[in-house]
Amino acid sequence: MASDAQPVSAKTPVTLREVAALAGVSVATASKALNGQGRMTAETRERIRETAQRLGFRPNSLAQSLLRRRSFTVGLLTNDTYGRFSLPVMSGISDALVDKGVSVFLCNVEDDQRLGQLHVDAMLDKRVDGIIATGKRIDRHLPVDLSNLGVPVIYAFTQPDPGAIAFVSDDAGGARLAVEHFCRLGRRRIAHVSGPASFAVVHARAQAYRDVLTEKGLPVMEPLLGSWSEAWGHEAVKQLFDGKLSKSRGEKPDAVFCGNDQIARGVIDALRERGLDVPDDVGVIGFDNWQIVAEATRPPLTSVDMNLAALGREAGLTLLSLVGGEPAEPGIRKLPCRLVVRQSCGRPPDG
Amino acid sequence: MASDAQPVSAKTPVTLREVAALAGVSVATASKALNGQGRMTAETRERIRETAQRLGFRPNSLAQSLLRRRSFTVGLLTNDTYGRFSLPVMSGISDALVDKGVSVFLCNVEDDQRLGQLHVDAMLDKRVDGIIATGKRIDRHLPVDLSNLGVPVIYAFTQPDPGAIAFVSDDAGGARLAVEHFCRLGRRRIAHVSGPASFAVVHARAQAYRDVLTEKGLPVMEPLLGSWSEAWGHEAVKQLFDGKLSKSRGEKPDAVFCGNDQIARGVIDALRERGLDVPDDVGVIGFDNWQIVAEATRPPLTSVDMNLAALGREAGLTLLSLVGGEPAEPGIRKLPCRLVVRQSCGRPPDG
DNA sequence: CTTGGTTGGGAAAAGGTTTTCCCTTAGCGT
DNA sequence: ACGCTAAGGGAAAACCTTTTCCCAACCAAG
Repeated sequence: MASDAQPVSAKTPVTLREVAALAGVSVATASKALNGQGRMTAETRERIRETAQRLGFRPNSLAQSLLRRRSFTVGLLTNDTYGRFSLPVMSGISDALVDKGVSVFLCNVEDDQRLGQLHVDAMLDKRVDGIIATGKRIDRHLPVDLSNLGVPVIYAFTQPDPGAIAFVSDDAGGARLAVEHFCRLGRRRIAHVSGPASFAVVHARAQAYRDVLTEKGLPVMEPLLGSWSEAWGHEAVKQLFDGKLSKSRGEKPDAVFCGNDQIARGVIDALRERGLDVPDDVGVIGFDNWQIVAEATRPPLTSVDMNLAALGREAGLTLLSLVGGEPAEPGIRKLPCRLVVRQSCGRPPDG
Repeated sequence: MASDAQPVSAKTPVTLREVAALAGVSVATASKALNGQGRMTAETRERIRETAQRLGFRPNSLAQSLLRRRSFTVGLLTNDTYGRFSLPVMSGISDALVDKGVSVFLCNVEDDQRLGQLHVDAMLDKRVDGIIATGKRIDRHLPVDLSNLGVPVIYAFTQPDPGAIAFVSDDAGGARLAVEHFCRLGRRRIAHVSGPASFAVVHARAQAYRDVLTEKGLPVMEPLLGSWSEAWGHEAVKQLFDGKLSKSRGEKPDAVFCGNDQIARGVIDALRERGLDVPDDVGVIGFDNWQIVAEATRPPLTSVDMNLAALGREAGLTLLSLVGGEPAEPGIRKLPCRLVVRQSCGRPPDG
């Protein structure tokens, strides 16, 4: 009498019709019994439930979707093959949705128009309830037009169409976090080394950097823009500590706020090579909190985390509410970053 | 007469019934016209086609799936949140399948039983045609039981159930590639620094390392096992070049084959710090070909690439043939690695 | 003029579930 | 005994497409 026995894994799925037949009722009654609808004796309901359980009945989602015009499926478009940024976003989305019974189609479109159209068509054919677009850059479009597809669209960490809903990280806020942290620790000459000027985030972060220093009455050094690489971190240290930049002012930086963790890694290595101690002589903060890099630097790197998984969760939940018919304001929502403190900044002067 | 006009993007998808009505035929005829089935005048067929085109008709996949008992959908299970290994596999799978009209459900199960079951149930309910399991380690199971689910299952880069079909990288072959490359370049004292002994691949690669050296009649140094980190790379260099290990033999290594790129990075940095030139004094080869690391080392790192995207493609195509009813031998298929040559090994002695 | 074949197209079932509406029966009051 | 209500359950339509089978009309041959 193993009522909790594993239902035998059917080679061919068992249908409601079979359950109904075995329980001696019609499919209509069976359906109502299992969904808690309709009126029937508690006894009948229980018998049907038990039969379904015993047979391992699971309703065919396709049939349900067809009827309800709702597939409990969303499409996730990304062009980030490498996935450093979109993967956390994606797993945040997936986690938020799986609990609601919603599955996610993974659509990697690279930067290929044809591939993008292919995926969008496939998703639409499969009647996804909505689409989330994500990418590797906040300021670049995916190679597809998602406007007026007939399903709700949410943008996460990628450039939205005008009038759409988008979630992005608050880069300016993140930069403030970093610079203010330096200020609290008593650093006075804070430099900023970042990526290429072609990235919107570079300007957002640089402006926040300037703003904070101005507010605090500290000297603003012109941000050094280069590439997102370690090599540029090395080079930037050379410019900061050799060049006329510092000569003319007579003082060297005691802190460097870097545009990403790779630059920070290069900066830290370059500083050590010239005999400067991190954090005693110079504090360093990175951006992205790319764990594997941040923890491999010596000392481990304090870095700004964009909370991408949380961003993905928000995006997923918002899409769901849109699918549910609830209205939502179009616009760009900036989600706060957080500072992950490790050992590259030192402690406050006194403690 | 814009015959190539964009079909107006319908808020509510247009059905075959509407196409048929507008073309003045029955749905049966309309269906046959669009699918190239049945008999009718070329004129009728064309009229229907044109009507469908004009209305932007796209068949409802859910209805098709219900009828055909085939959803053109597969589930992709992974426990690799960070995605360094599974992301290439995943995008290989996705690329291989999108051209066949098959979409992929992304299911991130972490190492959580409950989450795994949730995803598997959802996939089964949605009548996936098959499942691909992938992970971050070849020698670890996902936290779910995929045996006898009623749909074909393929394992890619994760530990398979017995009797299943699996694709994994040929780690031994990859290691041979690296060591033989060193031999060809005239290196004589080749060391091996790898990860923890708890990883199966560590042993596979170490054994291949020993085999090649034995074949060539070169001295075999006992592999140094540690962690997968840069720090361990540093430490290993200390052991190799300071310890009694080398003292007792009187000679230092002129090549180091590393178990992954992070170790290699640590080794290269440590060598440079002790004034040894890479590649002139010591050649270094890594494993994984993690581009962002391999290209950030100075000099850029030669590394073994596991061809994970290709592995994903193979897995996807094999799953499809299984779904199509073609038989396939159970067992583990090892796919070859390839050596990506950069500058950390130098050139052959003479050219 | 009948027979047989061909051609163009339609009716209906199938796939699995949900939901609306209806029917039967029992219980109750008078 | 009659009428009414409520309870328990079923029939059928709906979702959308594909496919099998069938019908009507037309033509040619006998």
